[in-house]
Amino acid sequence: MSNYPINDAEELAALFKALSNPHRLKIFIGLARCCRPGQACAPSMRACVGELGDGLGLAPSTISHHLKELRHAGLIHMKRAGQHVECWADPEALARLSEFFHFAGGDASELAAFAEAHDKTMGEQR
Amino acid sequence: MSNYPINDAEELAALFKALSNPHRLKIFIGLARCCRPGQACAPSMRACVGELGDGLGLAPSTISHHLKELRHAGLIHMKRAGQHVECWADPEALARLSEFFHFAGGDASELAAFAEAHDKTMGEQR
DNA sequence: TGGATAATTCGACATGTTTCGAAATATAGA
DNA sequence: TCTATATTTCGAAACATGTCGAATTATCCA
Repeated sequence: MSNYPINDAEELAALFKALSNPHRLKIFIGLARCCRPGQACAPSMRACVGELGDGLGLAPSTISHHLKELRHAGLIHMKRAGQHVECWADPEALARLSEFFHFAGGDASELAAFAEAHDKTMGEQR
Repeated sequence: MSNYPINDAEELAALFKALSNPHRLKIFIGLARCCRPGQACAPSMRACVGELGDGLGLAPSTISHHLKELRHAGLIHMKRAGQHVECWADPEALARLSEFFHFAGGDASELAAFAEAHDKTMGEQR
């Protein structure tokens, strides 16, 4: 985290904005599930627009709108396959996001313990 | 990514929403910079509201509003210290976000190469 | 070619967000 | 207590977002 280039903030915020809607996030998680080394987002694993809408209770036009947002953010890709349109997560975008938070991983629990101990003695604002 | 509990989507989306505004993201990055094992968010490292506004060109009331959003999302903590209010990033929230994207890290480049090769031959939608 | 299915675009509406300035509150220090 | 400084709350204005249904476009298959 300490060396992350701060001028990327605008671009990064756009990624977060795309994931800030619960419906869009669910769509993205659904796509990202099959997008990993080994399964490798093979065409057979990709979801089409209609499938992504199932269980979300949204109109097709709304799903389409959300997919467009995810695509413009560079989080997913789409390609026509006959009557359907295949969707899959962009592994590079996933990697970028992973990298951003990487610095906070690992020993963060140590830090959390410190902060908690501090708050107990000092009293935290509500 | 494959085993991430999808019912957390609402909660997770709220975290992303808090980071989806460039100004808020910059504030958060500024705070997260000092929030890591070793430096450990010591009180002397924490920023106050006024400092966070410097360089952002926003009215104090706007900074205050953004900090409230970050606090409600659980991304930062605030505590009054005399005339000032100290702010620091929540290391647990950082860890949660890190964990979410962890599954995409590592061999994602392999996957990216696969996707690119596929798009070149099949033609991707614009 | 014509009908069926899948997806997108468009227009509209309700709701939410970002921002400010003014007023209110909190704290330190003379 | 009074004043200066820091921060928050409030109200308002401009703008963006999420959603739908209707109309349009794309593709397959008979």
